[in-house]
Amino acid sequence: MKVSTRGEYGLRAMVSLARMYGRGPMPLSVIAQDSAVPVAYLEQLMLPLRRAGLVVSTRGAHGGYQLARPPEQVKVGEIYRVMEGPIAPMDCVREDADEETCPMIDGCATRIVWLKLRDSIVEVLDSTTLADLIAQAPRPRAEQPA
Amino acid sequence: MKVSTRGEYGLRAMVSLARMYGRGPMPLSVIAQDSAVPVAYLEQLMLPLRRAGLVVSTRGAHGGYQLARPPEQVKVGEIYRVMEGPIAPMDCVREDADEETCPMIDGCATRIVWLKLRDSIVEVLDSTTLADLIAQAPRPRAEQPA
DNA sequence: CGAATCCCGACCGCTGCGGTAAGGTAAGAG
DNA sequence: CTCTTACCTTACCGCAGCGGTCGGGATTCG
Repeated sequence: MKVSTRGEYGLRAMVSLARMYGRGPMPLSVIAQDSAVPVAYLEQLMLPLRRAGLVVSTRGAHGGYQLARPPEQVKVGEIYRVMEGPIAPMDCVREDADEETCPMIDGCATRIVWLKLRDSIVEVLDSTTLADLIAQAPRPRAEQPA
Repeated sequence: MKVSTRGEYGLRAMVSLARMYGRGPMPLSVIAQDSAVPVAYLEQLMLPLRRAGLVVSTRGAHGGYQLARPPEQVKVGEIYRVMEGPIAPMDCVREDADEETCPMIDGCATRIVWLKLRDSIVEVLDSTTLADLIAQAPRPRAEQPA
């Protein structure tokens, strides 16, 4: 029950983009440095985020990435699903699949708790936006004013 | 963010034992059949459960395993922690470790959501007992009466 | 043109999951 | 007392997926 670095790094990168929102496209190298993710790896992570329409990319010189929507309109759950797949602590309680993915005996007494768990996770992730995170962050990067 | 089969099978086995509670020790073979877990693998899973004091074993002929406590007093969270380790969707929000396991830059804006997530998971798992599961189970095994 | 930058697929070591195998040890049956 | 049952323990092993790296191609700005 760990979130992989895909989810961790993906969210960090999106938080970076949220802080820079409105300043035009930011190159990978800048995002990588700000979010402390290896640039070569981050490049891979941006691909699914772009395909999912969460970020838009600009190619060529002075290109880069930026959020497709303002930070208030991007739920953490969206990013999570793109990076980690459908939210499900167990296959038999997948979000997408139908109810009866559980061909189990024993009346699936255990399924009850996995369902509650999934709903609980969904609630947390979908009720938080990028704007919430940058607003509540303890220190917004401790940058010296010029 | 998947629960491994250790957690899944471990909980299933404990539910089986909860149903048989009060009938004395049940041999591995019976538990394995009832919970649909390979007996050789289940044997490995019982070891940590015994060491954690959740089950007691009786050796020799007519031996087996039984719950150490009545099902109402066994929280799913206890079983989970034994099988899967401390509850933490991310290392920086481990239950055991101190607050400052997060030597991260960017003020850890993301940590907020992982903390909320962890607390939410803990709440679900610790507020459910084995007795709850067998009480709410859709069908208690569909056994024909003799 | 050429430099910056995104785009994309191939590759690769490592860890941990999921499970098997085999032998050792304790305790009750007869 | 010995045989059988059943738990106890360690060792092993294939495999998938994580966590990256590398190299080359396409696109746009100056």
